[in-house]
Amino acid sequence: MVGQAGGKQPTINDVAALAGVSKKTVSRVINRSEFISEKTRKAVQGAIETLGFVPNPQARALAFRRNFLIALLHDNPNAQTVLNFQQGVLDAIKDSDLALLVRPVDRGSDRLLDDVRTFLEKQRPIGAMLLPPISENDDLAALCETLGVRYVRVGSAPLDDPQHCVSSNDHDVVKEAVRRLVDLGHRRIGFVRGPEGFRSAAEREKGFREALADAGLSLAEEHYAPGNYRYAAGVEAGEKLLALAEPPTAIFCSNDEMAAGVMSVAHGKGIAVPGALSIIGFDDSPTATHIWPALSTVRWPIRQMGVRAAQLLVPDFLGAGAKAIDPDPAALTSTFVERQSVAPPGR
Amino acid sequence: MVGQAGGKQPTINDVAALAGVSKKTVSRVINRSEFISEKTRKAVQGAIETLGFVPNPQARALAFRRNFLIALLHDNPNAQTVLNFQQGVLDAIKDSDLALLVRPVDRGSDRLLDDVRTFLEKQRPIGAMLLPPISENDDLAALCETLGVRYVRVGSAPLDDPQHCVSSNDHDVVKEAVRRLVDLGHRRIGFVRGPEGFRSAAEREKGFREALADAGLSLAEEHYAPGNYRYAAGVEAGEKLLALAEPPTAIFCSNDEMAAGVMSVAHGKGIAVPGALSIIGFDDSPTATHIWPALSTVRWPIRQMGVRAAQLLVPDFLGAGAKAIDPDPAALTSTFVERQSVAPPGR
DNA sequence: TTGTAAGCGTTATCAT
DNA sequence: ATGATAACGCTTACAA
Repeated sequence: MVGQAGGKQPTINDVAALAGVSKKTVSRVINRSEFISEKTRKAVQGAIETLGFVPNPQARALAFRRNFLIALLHDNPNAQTVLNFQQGVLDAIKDSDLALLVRPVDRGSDRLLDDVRTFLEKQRPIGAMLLPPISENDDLAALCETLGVRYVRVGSAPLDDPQHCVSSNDHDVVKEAVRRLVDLGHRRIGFVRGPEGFRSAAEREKGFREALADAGLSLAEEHYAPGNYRYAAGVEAGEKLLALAEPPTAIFCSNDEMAAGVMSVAHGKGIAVPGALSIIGFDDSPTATHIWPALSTVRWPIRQMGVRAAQLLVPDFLGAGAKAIDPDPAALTSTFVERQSVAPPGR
Repeated sequence: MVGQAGGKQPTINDVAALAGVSKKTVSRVINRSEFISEKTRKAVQGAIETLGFVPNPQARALAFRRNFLIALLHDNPNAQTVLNFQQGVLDAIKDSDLALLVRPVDRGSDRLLDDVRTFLEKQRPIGAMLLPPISENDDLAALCETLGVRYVRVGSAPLDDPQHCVSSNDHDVVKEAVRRLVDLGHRRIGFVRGPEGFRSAAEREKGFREALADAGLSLAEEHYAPGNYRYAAGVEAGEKLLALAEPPTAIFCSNDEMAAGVMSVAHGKGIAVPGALSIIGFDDSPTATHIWPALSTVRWPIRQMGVRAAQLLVPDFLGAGAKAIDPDPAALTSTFVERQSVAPPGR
């Protein structure tokens, strides 16, 4: 309440003096100890409020040997994803004493593990969140375990025990999206893959192939294009697939950025979208709605996943409000979003 | 070097014992005190290395009354901008002991100041970086000053003393971009504005109007559209401007997202871009290259600005490497990037 | 140039 | 249920 501009912040000693108790008792109130009488708790609470006392996190960190921080470790090509996830985490920890430390890492570096180790040993966060693709690195998870840092891994499929993992259902939802193409009458459906070594890329491909198989179709070799989640790869894929004598009438791209690349090629060649070519992406990134025609895609509930990750990581630190957010598991499900880039074939 | 998995980390006492000096001497070495003989420094350094000693940041924070953190405060609608800036900051602090704390705030909240105050008092970062639009809030800067937290403000124009400010030259570069349209022969040039109350929006409008004035033109009332940096505003603006009896032959949009909206409307109406309509955006966001045709825009050196912000904020904490990055002021200049969305009028 | 003693603001231990 | 005292690991002030 007070917080004099220049003046000193009140300390636990001030509170103890005012409440007429020992500092340890104040500490107990702060840390919600059970062994304390309701009466003294009230007295201490009162003193805390009149003084406007806020426990010093640095001192607590020293005594606890742990900082009240959550670390977000990522090496993510998609800024929007990282920031949306951040936002979800922040939604969840808003009313807690936690803060968010961001740490981009280089998954290509051979010192990745050492870097992360040093970082965690120094900062000593309560826990760490691992975003894909580094979430797929088992050594990283083991390292957290070793260092006594809680962790949660975010992925396109279950990567770990349920309590260490927030995962989306990429496989199922891609299947649904492709089934929609089949239902519209498409038979020649192209596929643009994500990068090798990414679990998400593998999951999406699996869903794609299963949808085709379910419809009695299969992916023609010539309708397959490799990719790396970048726009340029989409352009390359588009140039390959749309130059065929019998080009696909629909193309599923493993993310929106590559879908935008394919769409550019279509525009350039005068191929009408969706009249002559349907396109589906994945991510529901800003790009999906910014391009024309608007892209059908898969919406990945990344912000909700951030909330869930925080709930999993630090349930004991969150306020009641944060615990209540998103009790619905359906909110964590990816969904297919149909927009103007999809239509029946050969219209 | 050591870092036994379960074992204790070595402390300053261990180093002192091994080196045969007092802990204060070790402290002096850590903190690069001048008053120390080369001989003992070497000895201490040796002990530090053989033990693999890393000073405990929590303890230092307590003693220093300051955390070795930089806070990034933002309320930014553009994820890419925030993340690119983050990246720049991280480039700069990579070899230092600093870490980056991210704090989104709500500029609409009437508790903004209190929230930030609480945050800064708790976390006690060395310094804070304010991204636009909250960087334009003088009270926030004053608050940092009061709390003894260094600060740097990032903006579209100088917002503060040079040592507290990293700014881009929005005004000049917009002028250049619009001049390019004039040079191509455009006379009816539309303008889509950014949100009221944003300095960047004002700067861009100023540059736009000056470019027209320099060419002896002026902005017709009907060629002006308000906006808010969102796609939907671009759509609205496009629908207004392109429905005119004499529509503009070129439209300058105050950011890429709105430019994408205008472009969608053009596509929908069958207006060829750039054949019948040239469009320019601002930001060089991913959207600029993902849409078709690729958008001419202004590239804002946001990552470099992150580096510069860090250099300004904590020069005394950066390694030699970080200080050397980007000595070229030209690297901090926004530039006009011409892509396919611009051509002579009425082709 | 180096060392000693006293914090920094909190929690842990072990009494009572 | 509460309190005295010693950590936690480092820095500052003041001596030497």
